[in-house]
Amino acid sequence: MYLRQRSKLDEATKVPSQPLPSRPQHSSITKQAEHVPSGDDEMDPALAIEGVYIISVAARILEMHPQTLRKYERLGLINPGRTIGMLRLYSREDIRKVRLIRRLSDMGLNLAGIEFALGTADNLQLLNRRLQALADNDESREAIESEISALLRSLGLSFED
Amino acid sequence: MYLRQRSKLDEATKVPSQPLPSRPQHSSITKQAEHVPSGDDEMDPALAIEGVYIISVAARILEMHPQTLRKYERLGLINPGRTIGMLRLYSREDIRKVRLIRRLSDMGLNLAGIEFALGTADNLQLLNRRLQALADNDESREAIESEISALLRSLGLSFED
DNA sequence: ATCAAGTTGACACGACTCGTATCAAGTTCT
DNA sequence: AGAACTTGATACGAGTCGTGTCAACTTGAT
Repeated sequence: MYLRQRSKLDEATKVPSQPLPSRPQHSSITKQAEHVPSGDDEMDPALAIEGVYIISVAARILEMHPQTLRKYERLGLINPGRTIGMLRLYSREDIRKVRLIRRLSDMGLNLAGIEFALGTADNLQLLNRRLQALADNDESREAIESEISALLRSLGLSFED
Repeated sequence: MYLRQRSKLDEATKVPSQPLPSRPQHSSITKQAEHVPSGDDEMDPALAIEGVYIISVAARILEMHPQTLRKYERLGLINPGRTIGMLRLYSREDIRKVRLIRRLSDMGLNLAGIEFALGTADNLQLLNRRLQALADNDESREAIESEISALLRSLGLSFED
């Protein structure tokens, strides 16, 4: 359970170069349903409303260790909400972000590099929005815009799945 | 000598950048050995003419271990030229790039992350050039342009010292 | 109120990374 | 010739990161 050993990078492999063949995404999207608890999973339905999951559920969905998620939060990589009882609540956005983090991790980046990359993605997206805001709807604008999009995509950094 | 311990990451880096696309080749530098230090010069400093240095000299300039430089090359982070005798020749460009690498390393990025960031810097610079090429000299263009520059600067990713 | 399930933070372990050091053996420059 | 370089292999200490476990607390149902 929870085993997720980082593939070795070894100084011979051309690591972070190519997007690399994304490994088989755990297709078993555990009841992604917005309504988590059902059947034998009936524990605390109150905490799983509206696509928001407590850490144990999020960990199961992501197939990651809960401690790993807590560590990511402590390092500031993610920032899930809380219940009145201080229980972490992972939104779908949070889940997506963790998947992004994992992808970068699989590329060999350490957490410092991931924080770096995440910030870059944010900035690029902001730049893209700023460009759209200009609304000079020339073809030139579109050219740059698609350039940025391609850049984001090539990096596997877009938040969209 | 040569001591250079990595500072810890912890939540310290608040910088963003972006990755490299399909082409991970450390293309930028690759200064071919345009001038081989075939001995018509002084003795030892013969190899240091015109801002081109052999590894031992480069290592001394950078205050880094020669093995570290070789490792960086093996990983594809740098690509110094060679003499006809296969001796590495570090141009000023190379020196600058190594300094960049060290800066990123000091931020806590591992080598995979550094390769990632380097590729991002290249891409952003390319994007910037593309933008200039449009020559729509509106203020809008300049706005974006300075935006990108700021982005590069905020990342400490620009090659300029 | 009691109890099980789940949470919290803190600490520790194993595998991996990275800069450095050293070795042997071959090549190049002066 | 000899100094200085090249290569590749191996090793070590310190740091990183995912994971496992701990005691203490909260939550929800009995």
